[in-house]
Amino acid sequence: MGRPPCCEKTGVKKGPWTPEEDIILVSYIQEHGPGNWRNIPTNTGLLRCSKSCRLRWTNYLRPGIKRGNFTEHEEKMIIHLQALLGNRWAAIASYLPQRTDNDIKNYWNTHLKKKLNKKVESHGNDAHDHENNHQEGASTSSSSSQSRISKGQWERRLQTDIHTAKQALCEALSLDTSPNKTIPINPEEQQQQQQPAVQASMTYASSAENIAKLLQNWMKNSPNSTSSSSSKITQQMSLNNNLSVGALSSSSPSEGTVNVAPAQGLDSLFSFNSSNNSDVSQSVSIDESGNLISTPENNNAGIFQVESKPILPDFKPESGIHQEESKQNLETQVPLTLLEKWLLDDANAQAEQEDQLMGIGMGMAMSETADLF
DNA sequence: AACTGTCACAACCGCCTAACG
DNA sequence: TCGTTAGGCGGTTGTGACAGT
Repeated sequence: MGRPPCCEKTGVKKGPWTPEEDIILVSYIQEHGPGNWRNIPTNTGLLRCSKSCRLRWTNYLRPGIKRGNFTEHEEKMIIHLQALLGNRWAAIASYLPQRTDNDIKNYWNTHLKKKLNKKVESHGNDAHDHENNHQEGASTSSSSSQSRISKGQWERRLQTDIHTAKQALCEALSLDTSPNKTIPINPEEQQQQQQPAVQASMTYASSAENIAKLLQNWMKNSPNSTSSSSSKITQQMSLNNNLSVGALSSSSPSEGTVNVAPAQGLDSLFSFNSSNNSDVSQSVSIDESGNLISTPENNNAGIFQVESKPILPDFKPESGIHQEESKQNLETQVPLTLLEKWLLDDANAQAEQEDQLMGIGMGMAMSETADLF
């Protein structure tokens, strides 16, 4: 007998989340903070499994998430980190604070794995070995080669592997090669360096942005259902004091309302006012390509307004993924932190050895992936 | 226009682990 | 110490969008 399911299977809704559900979930979490996932379905009336709520929040709704369009920088980091850590997506995601493990995992499976395979095949190498290496992580890449080489060779190889791993990690962690920049000791510090203090005040706005994107896509996809759903949203939001929704109607655009007609939908303006900590408010508009243009402004005349209440529980981005992944981070961060310190100490000496090491370590999948990209 | 194959990604499933009584 | 369970993680599936025929 397996473990009992996390929730009753009967009466639990499955499939894609609707904007209404998203808003209900976000407003609840805004009030109570993330956690206690089991209580969320009963307290909110959502017909969703607690797991589903947690997943929806961590992967799509929480603040600070960047979606789509992986940069070359991020690609490299993922490749390097995957080679080092294997398929430990949560650990990898902790080094890409704006990305979720699910997102990285999907991107790896759909893009990077194929890309690597193609490169490997074009290099005429044994694709099977590489597949195994990438499936099972860096530890396997060493052990698989161990079986084919003598002990003396293995010792040399091990040294090479260590140095190459260091090189790869160093590269992965310092892709922003600003000379004055030091490698942050942990992902949170890294994030703080990357994102200045203003972000704290933008956290809920950021979450609202995510909803806005979802809403926008949803409206584009199902214009017929928009008006009824919008009224539902308004009803739901008016029930909840934490989020106040302004006009959500199809009246004059000049009055700052959401245009629900398909032809006008792309001109829709969403404005989010985050009133906690600062007066920073953010106007989010969608251009004709469907991209969100985000500009700070004080204009409250508008639109689809999501106003957070002054006291926000635990809503910093780092309290999202990093807090939730604290266990994972403790597990992975400690050795990586040591590695990072090690790298810092050894950075200068390593630079002199790089050429030599990279030459020796060509047999490794990791160094090959580094070469390939 | 209709059909088929492929791709991308959101969501689910099941296992594992830590916390708690 | 043991049993239970919430939360977390990685693997897998389902499905809509798109391209090719």
